[in-house]
Formats: sequence, structure tokens, C-alpha cells
Amino acid sequence: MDIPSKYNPKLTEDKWYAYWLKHKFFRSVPDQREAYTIVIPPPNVTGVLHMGHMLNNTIQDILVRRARMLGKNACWVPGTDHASIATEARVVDKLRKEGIEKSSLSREEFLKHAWEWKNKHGGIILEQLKKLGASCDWDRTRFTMDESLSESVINVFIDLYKKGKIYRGVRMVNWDPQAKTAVSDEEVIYKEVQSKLYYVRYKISDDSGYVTIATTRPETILGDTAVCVNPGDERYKHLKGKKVYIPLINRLVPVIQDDYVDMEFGTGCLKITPAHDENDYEIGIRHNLESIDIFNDDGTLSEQAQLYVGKDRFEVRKLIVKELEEKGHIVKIEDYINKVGYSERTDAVIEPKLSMQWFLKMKELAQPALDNVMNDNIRLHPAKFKNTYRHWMENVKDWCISRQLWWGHRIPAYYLPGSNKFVIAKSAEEALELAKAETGNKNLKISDLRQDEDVLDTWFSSWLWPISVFDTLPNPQNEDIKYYYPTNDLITAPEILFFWVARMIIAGYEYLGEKPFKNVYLTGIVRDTQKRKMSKSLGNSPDPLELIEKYSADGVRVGMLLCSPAGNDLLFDESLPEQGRNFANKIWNAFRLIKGWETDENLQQPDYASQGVTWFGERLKMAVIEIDKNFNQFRISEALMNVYRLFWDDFSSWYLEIVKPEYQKPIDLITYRATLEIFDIMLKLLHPFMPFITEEIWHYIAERTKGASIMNVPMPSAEKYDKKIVSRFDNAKEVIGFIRNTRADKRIPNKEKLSLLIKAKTYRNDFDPVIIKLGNLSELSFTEDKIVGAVSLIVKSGEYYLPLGDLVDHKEEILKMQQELDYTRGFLSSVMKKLSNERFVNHAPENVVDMERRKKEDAENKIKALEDRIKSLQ
RNA sequence: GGGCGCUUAGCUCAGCUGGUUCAGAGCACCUGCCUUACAAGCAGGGGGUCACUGGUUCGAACCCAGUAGUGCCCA
Repeated sequence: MDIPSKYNPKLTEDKWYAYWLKHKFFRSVPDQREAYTIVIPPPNVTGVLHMGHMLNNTIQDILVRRARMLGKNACWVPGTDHASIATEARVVDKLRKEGIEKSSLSREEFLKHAWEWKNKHGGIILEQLKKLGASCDWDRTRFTMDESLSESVINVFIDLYKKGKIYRGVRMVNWDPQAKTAVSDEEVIYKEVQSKLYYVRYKISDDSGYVTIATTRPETILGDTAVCVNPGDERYKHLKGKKVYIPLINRLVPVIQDDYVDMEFGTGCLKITPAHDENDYEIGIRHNLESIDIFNDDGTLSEQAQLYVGKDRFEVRKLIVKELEEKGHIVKIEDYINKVGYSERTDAVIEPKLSMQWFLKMKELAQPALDNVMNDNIRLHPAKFKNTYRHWMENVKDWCISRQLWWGHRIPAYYLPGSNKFVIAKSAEEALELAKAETGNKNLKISDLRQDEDVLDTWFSSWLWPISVFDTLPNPQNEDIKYYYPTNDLITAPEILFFWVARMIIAGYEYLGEKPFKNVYLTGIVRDTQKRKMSKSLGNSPDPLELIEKYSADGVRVGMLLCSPAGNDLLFDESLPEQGRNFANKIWNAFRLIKGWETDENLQQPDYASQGVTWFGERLKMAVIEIDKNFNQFRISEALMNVYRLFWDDFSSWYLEIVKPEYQKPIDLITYRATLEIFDIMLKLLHPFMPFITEEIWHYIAERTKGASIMNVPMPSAEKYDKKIVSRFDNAKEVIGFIRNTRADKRIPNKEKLSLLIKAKTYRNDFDPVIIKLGNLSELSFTEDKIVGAVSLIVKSGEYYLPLGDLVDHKEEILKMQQELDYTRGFLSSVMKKLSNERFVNHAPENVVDMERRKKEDAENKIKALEDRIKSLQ
């Protein structure tokens, strides 16, 4: 079989992905095996693959592929999320470019455009995931607005309403004037901005002077309904019970007193605008103040403002400051840095606004979700997120679930004619029946009812994701949900721990009485090397597909993982996928070496080779144990590092060098077969991380049956290994290192053979042939004599001498021995200190004390050997 | 202002129940090598007061308290 000298990832990756798909290896249907399930965090339909997806989906694929090889029935459910705000914004934008205003369209017409857009662009990201090697069961691909999933959302709304958990209310919401919708607290990003603090004076109604307030938002003066001071503030005692005039519009408002006011801030005198500030709103309720909403939905001023009607809020800020100045109301203006909320979706400045919204009561619903994370029924990895989670869940606020949009699940509330009363129903027909019953009016028609215009928050559908992807709510007893739920692991970013993860847990307990997943693995956030988040606007995010093109999917997967311990940010730069690519190259070349060997069945297996095979067998078992342990603790990057080092250091640098036949000489059959078997095992360990190259080589290694794949073979399982063999080999490594260092130091060419003398009381020669081969020795023999003209290595396993005649500088040798002696004496004295401490001997566990005794003995022996050696040199 | 975390090598991070010669890994760096699988490589090497101060303990990177710096969440 011919093996290309260069690995071509592009051809290989396309070929094997097509092969996997063709043979439906990713397909999962319930059977007798244990299930292993992951539901994908559904990416936005508007999205294209970014680095965060790469990391997140690489981890999922690794877990899924590993589970499959561990004999589980692995099911990874893919899908996308309809992303109300983002998608609607995208569609509105597209229409605008075509000269169509959303306002000129009916809801139905608009939705038609939106669906067209979704059908055309909505699947891109899933196609991109295939390039990464994602082994999702594509037949199960779901979309949050699929019929069954939509039905689930509506059913859940109705159910929660019936349970009294959903209510309508006026609340201060975060209004995005650009998207013209409320967004949740979590969707507001606060940024520090350089702004101004305006000091404005209000005239006191009894002509006794002025009070000066400080504000960053002078345009909201028009909505002021009070001025407030701290009751403990001596400066303003005289204002009690008085009234002041709002500048420009001369509205008379009271001066009130409230503890909320910070005497230190500004003038200690606060203007109150209940309609446009959260805190003012609460003060307004406490003091029964009127609430004047001066803004329209698009951020322009309304009729209520009286002035500047129809002008934008930021333009008004400039205009009103000018007018206030002209009319002598501005006392001073200071530079000021404050935090301003921006919409995560549109980047518009959020306007706190009172509006009628739908809410879900959270307190009771949240309780099981809190308890079951705190008691580890659901485990967060890393566990440090438990604290944050608890804090959030203990202080959970009601969830504003309505959005003033068209794209999404429309709220199933139908208003009765000429009234704010409504009925909640699955369909207009059912609503009509309910409305007839409610009103007693048998003549009502569907057209008399008016369905609520708003849609539900997108999270109100994604919180059902682990349930709804299995069509559970419309079909509660179906085989899939019984088999796959609860799912095993959820892989997501810490940013949406509350947004999404907590709510899924809530829904899981509310609707199935069971957790949605057992483990939540929180990945880091991918940043650039300057710790900036990757973003389109900064242009600091590489295109994942280009990275794959350049470094291969395997290389990028390895690169993503190499430096990403759970929950820590990943500082990404291209050296990481490069390292991954280099690793793939290393694997390829190691394989080429082995496949290039001629075999000769008449050859005896040399001792060094049989020892190498023995050692590596144990080393491999040890690695499997470590890898298992790391996976069980979700230390996935550690597990990769185990495999990486096993392959690169132990296998390539040690094992292959040991068994490698001389140039152009054949290898014996036993060693050859053992080596291929070892390679086969390592490919299995590597497969979850690097699916493509491992599949490619696995097919080269041996004839495989038609339709076979490495992804379906069993993963090596942990077995006990012989620690002694591993540690004896470590000794041999030390000796070889000594020989190599001496060569480098004395500039002795590798080709020149050396002889090694050993002085030891008890000596195990297990790896002598290995030492002879890798040290390029002519002989290895034992001696009891004094040795001069040699460099030495004195370690626990014995004394090793390389006789080099004139090349040896005795002074240097003595100095080296002396340094070693000093160090060992120091070490011994620290051991003695412990052993002579009665409290240590009495308190410390037996094995710890034993260990110290052994250390003492070893150190004493070594000291004696070093002293002898020095003496013999003098 | 309240809550939660973090601080270990130049960088990014491990370090599990406090106990091996425990101070580690990868990358970066330095030296020597185009040695016959691989220069996308090989063989070596240097580099840390485990933020600081105190305490508990026979024993502390690890537990406790305080201080400083830093990050996140909430207000």
C-alpha cells in the first residue's frame, strides 16, 4: 500500500465525513445500550460559525465520540434557535435595502419574508459544523419554531397561565428604541461612557430661591414629577412641604424626602422621573407620584413632553441644554463618567420605560432548580459556578417574557372586544369558545377577538430545548424521551448560565419532574491575546473556516482545546491550531516510518525490542487510567495533553527509537505486529480529539471490513499496570540522558561507540539492551574497581561510568560530585529533621514516615557513593 | 455600595484528601544539530520568595484571618 509522504487533510476530511454520513454512523435510535445524550446549544439562525462555536462544539464532539467508543448509544441532537430580535432586525434591514418598510407590511406578509430568509440562510451554521467533524445525528435537526416545538411553547405558556404563574403588568423594562421591544436585564450591556453632569436650578414656588439638582439626562426634566432630598440632609430642611417649578414647562411639583437620596452625590438634591428611571419609579410608588411618559417607542419625544415633540432624545438633550442655558437654569456642567446600558442586539442606548408586559413568576419555579444544583444532582464544571448560580437563583426576579416583535411564538392571548380582558387559548377557535363563555355572548365571532401582538422571548422556547427536541410535550410517552432524557452533558458558555441553563433546569423539573442533564460543562470565552472578546466590530476574530483550511479540522480542534481548561478564558492565537497541525503531522510521519519497514519473518526479536514493547504496554495502560480520570472530571484539555505527550514523547521519541531497525534493515515480525497494535490503540485514544487523521491511518494500518470505522470500535479500557516496569524504564531513561549529555558536553559524535561501566550492589538489567542501543554503547559491564578517567552518574539505581580517558577533567568531575554531595546532604538533613521530630513520627501516617525512612536510606547510600567517588579522584 | 472568584515560570494554566526529590505542563526563550519518519523536526538547557502579612499544624502553594492587586455578577 502506498502512503503519501505528505498528509493531505483537506481530501481526507471531506472523504471521511462523507463516509460517516453515508453509513449513518451518527444516527441514534433507542436500543438496549446505555444512552449518552447531548443537545446542542442551538446557535442563532442568523449566526455564522465563530470561535466560541468552534470551542464549544469541539468539546461536544469529543465527548460524543468518546461515549460512542465506550459502547454507549451516543446521540447528539443538533438544531437552531429562531432568535427573535436578531432575526427580525436582519429581515427588517434586508427589506429596507429593498425599499420596503416593515410598517408597510402586514404581520403575515412580514413573516413570509422572515421564513424565506430563514430557509435560505438559517442552516449555514450547521453546515459549517460539519467541516469541524461534528458527529451530530442530523436526522434529528430541530428548529425552535418547528411545529412540534412551537406547540410545546404555547402549551407551556397556557399551562403556566393556568397555574397562575403568568401575569400581565406594568413594569419598568429595558426598552430598545431601535428594535422597539423590551429586552431582558441580561441583554443589556453596561458600558462606561464619558458624559456630562448638568446642574440645573429649579425655582421654588414661594419665591424663596432655587434648588439645584444634578442630572446626566436633562431631557427627562420634562417628565419630572418631584424633587427629592434626603430627610437627614440639614441643607434642605427648609424645603419640606414646598413646591418647585420644572424649568421651561413650569409644572409645579412637590419636594419630597426619601432615604434613597445619596447626600454626597451631586447637590444631594434629586429630580424624580418615575416613568424613566427604575429607582425613580419605586420612589414614585412610595410617594404616590404621577408618572409622565415623555418618550415614544422609537425614542422620540411624545406629546406628553410638551416641548420638542417628535425629536430624538439625544438631539433633545443638546437642544434643551442650550435652552436651559439661555434661560439661566444651568448652574454648571461637569465631565462625568457613568455607565450606560446598551442593547446587546442593536447596540442602541436602552431607555427605561414603563410598559405593559407579560411576566412569569419565578420564585417557586426556581426552587427545585436551585436545590438540585446545590446538592449536586446536577453538577457544574467547574464547581465554582455554583456560588454564582445560587446567588442568582436566590434573588431571582420575575421573567419578562414578552417581546414587541413579530418573528417568534405569538402570545396566545385573545382580548375581548373593547376590553383589556383576555382569554388564553391554543387557537382562535378555542379562544372564541372561551370568550363566549366568559362574556355570555353567543354571537361573538373570531374576528371580534384581537390576539396579543407580542411574541415570547426566545429563551421561552429554548428553555424547553432538551425536552422539546424529543417532541415530548405533544407526545409525552414517546420512546425517545424515555430513552434519552435526562441528557448527560450540556456544554455551554458561562455567560448564559442564568439566561438559559438555569431556565432549562427549571423547565425540566416543572415538566418532567427530572433534571434535563447531569453535567454542565462551562467553557471559557474565546478572546484574543490581548484578552479582548472576539468580535466582528474589532475584527479580531479569525474566520474558523479559513483556520480549518489552513490547519485542518483536526489541527484546529486540538488547538482550541490545548489551552482551554474549563471555565477559563481561552486566549486564542494562531500558534494553537498550528501546534495542532504539527501534531497531526507528527502522527502521520510516525505512521509512515512504521509502514516503511520491511519485515523478515526469520528474524529473532531483539531483546531491546521486546523490552520496549513490554515497557510501552505498561505505559499505555497508565495513560488510559490518566485519560479516564481526566475525562471523568471534565478535564478535557488535560486528557488531550495526556494523549499528546504519550504519542509525542513516549511513543515517538522513546518507543520508536528503541524498536527502530537499523537503516534499510528489516524488522522482525513480532515487533512489527506489536508496534502496529500499539499504534492502533493510540489511534483510538486520539480519535475523539482528531477524528479525521485517525480514521485515515486506521484504514491504512490493516485491512478493514467494508463499512468499518474507528469511530465504532471500543475504546481501550483501564487496566492495572506494573509500576515497577515504568519506574525501571525511567531509570534507564536517566542513564541514556546521562550518556547523551556527556556526548554533547564532550563533543563526542553520536556514531562513536562508548562503553559504560556500572557499579551497583543490586542491579536489575531489564533495560540494558535499550541503554546499549539508545546510548550507542559497545558494551555495558560491571565493575567493583576504582574508576579514574571517567565521567559518572550516581543515582539510586547505581553508579554509572563512562571511561573517556583524557577527555575527562578531574577537577570538573570532582566539582560536579561535590555539588551533588552538598545537595544530597542538605536533603538528608531535612529528612533527618522530620524523623528526629517525635511529634512527626507519632502524628504522621505510617506510610509518610516510612517514605521518609526510605528517603533517608537512599540519601545515605548516595552520600557514601559520592564520597567514595570523590576520594578516588583525589 | 453588596456578592462571588482569581493572584503559581516571559505567556496560558495544572497542582486532587495538607505528606515522595513538590514546585509541574504546554507554548515562548537559549544552545547544539539539515542524524536516514518528521527543521511543521531532533537532542539538550535556563527560568518561580507559589501576591503580601500573620495564624493553625509535626508538616502549608493547598486550611484560617487580614492586606494589596485584579476580574465577574448585582445595585
